[in-house]
Amino acid sequence: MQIISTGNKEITIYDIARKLNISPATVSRGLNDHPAVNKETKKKIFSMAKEMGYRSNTFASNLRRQRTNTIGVIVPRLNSNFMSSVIAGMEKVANQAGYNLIISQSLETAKKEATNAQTMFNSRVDGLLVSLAYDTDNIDHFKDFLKKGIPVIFFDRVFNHKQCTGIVIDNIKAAQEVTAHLIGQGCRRIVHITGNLKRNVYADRLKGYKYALTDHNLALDPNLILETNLSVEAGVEAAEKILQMNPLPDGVFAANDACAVSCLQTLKQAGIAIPQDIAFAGFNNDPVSKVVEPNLTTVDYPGSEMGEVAAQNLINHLNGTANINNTNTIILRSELIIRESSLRHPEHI
Amino acid sequence: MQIISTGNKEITIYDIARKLNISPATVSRGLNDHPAVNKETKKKIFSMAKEMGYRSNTFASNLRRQRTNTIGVIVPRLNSNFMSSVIAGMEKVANQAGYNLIISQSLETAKKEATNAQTMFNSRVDGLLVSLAYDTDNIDHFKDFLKKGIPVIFFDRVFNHKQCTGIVIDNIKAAQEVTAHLIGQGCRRIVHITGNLKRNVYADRLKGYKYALTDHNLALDPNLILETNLSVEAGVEAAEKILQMNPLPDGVFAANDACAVSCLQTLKQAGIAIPQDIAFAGFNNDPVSKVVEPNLTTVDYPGSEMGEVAAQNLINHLNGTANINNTNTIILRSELIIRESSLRHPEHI
DNA sequence: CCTTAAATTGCAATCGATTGCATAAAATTT
DNA sequence: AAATTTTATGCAATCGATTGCAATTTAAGG
Repeated sequence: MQIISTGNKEITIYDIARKLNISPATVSRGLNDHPAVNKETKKKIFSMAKEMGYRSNTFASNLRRQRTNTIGVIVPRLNSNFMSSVIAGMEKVANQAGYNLIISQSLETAKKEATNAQTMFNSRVDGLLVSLAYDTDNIDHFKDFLKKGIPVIFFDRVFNHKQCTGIVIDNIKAAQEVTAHLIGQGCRRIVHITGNLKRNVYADRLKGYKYALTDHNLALDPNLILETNLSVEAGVEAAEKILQMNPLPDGVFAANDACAVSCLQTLKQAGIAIPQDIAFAGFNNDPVSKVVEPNLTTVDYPGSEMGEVAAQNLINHLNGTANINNTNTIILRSELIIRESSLRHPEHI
Repeated sequence: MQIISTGNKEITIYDIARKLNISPATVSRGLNDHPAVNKETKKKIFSMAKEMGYRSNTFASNLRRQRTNTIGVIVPRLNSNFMSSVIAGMEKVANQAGYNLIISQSLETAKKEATNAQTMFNSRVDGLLVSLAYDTDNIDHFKDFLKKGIPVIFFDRVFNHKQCTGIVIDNIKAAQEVTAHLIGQGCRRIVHITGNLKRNVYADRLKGYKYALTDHNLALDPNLILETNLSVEAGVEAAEKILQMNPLPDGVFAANDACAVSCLQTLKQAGIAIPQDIAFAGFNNDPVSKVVEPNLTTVDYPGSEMGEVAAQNLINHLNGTANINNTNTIILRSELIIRESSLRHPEHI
């Protein structure tokens, strides 16, 4: 009969080796499923490890291997349905592959993004997954990574750089569809509320908006394009500007839902009928889009999948299974979701 | 003139020691601001470290020190304003103290919570910050931590355990205030939509509801208490049940905003006037509470502060500055926010 | 039965920082 | 000036896993 101590001492491969009368080297190789270890020996090692409650010491391993099995994630904010799905997707893939995630928020500022990047660099993450802050206008703060060959993958809010892969949806096409839909509902003067045009997502959505106008032979009126920070407050301000317009526009397409909703509500309070006077569309399929009255037409895109793809590509690269340097951009599907805020002719759905 | 290599080799304390002609031991102590190192020597060490682009190797340090400077965080979901504020607060404190955060979502299931806890255990986090999943009914999955003396601090959704500190708001009092407010608005038959009563937050809010009834000499009608999972769908179902009630209730107090909002909207669609027929209140001050019409009365509570307090207490404990085993519960303030959904007599605010 | 190849296992150095103990140097006290 | 403190620094072991190379054992081939 064997008594296994439940004391505080951690079990190491040396302990296992001693019990089994073999060398620590073999134990190490056995636990890592090295081909040069006899199958029987492996079995013994595994069962003894289990019996003794062994857990690998990541630090010793990291120190020796010179890698951390840790992935850094920097996002603008966590407080959206989209972002939490992204993280969930990353977590799923990372956990399966034995990686940990270190997550931080830039709170939409380039400065904190840089600080966070530095922290992650010092923590020696094996790779970085980044969605850029609102006002980031260069990626110098990732130079340290690139110089060292540490992979940086952008998702959603990407930066075009030959050394960095980006994972996105086709924002141009999605915005083009939204705008075309509004036009199909009879809109002719459509306001577009956009964000910082440094960010691909907003620049592309603006492009899509313009292309759709062109497609339908509508003239582009620069006064109808409002560049804002897309906050709730910005939506209110946009509404005030819209109310000053003469003639009033007959459609609004905002680059995110939060802003669309506050704008919509402000206009509604001012007596504008939605969608009869002004039809509305947003972007992101945020939960509020289903609460506002009328419910908001929007674009849904796959957060969880985006997270999974980003993490999987990074991990494959780290494991040498695939090389992301060959991949510049990965595009995921998105979907237009039509709701009452844009439906002037319900029979035409 | 000195040429500093920008090559790929990491600088170690040995490199610094060699350049300065002192021992690595002194460099190590110098970098850690050890009192036994001469001030001048320290200066030299720091400036040389900077010049050479030294960054400490956490793994070597962790391996030797037997701690990770990493804190594990397990939350039900990240996708709420509240939770992302909590995380931001934790991050702020942790970064300042040189700790990293490993964050994971239980997605409201006890099973994933247990898996995550195991992963964190294997990653040897120095401590754990946890807000419990919806259906967790014991904390056996944290036993490993407690056995080893690794501190576990709960926040918001806590578990009463002598070895674990909890950080909460006074849910009883807050719910009591909400209910009293509804009563003050003339409500006499108030439905309370609650969640899993295993969770302190919901059990306490129910208590507060009951106490307020008692305070105002109102009888408790068990039929008015609906135990749900507080999801959006649950709100719709609750509304359907409410519509079956005879007589109709004249108030609804839901234990979270998401559920309150969907219930409110469903009732509204059924022709019920809010707040005239039924006054409404929720909990959490989620952004949707400001979007729904009428705006929802709710309880605001300080996410960022809760995160900061949780992290600070954990870190103080780890650093030996304070011992959380002496502290059982920390209570933060919360605030009733009155909006139109419960205001029958606007002049009485 | 001997030689060669293949399959296993072990030796020992290594990753980089930390720290108890010893030592050396400087300051202070008798 | 000698003895005692105080202040700084170094030595060397340690944390636990990994891995190139060597050694041993076993299997295969002649």
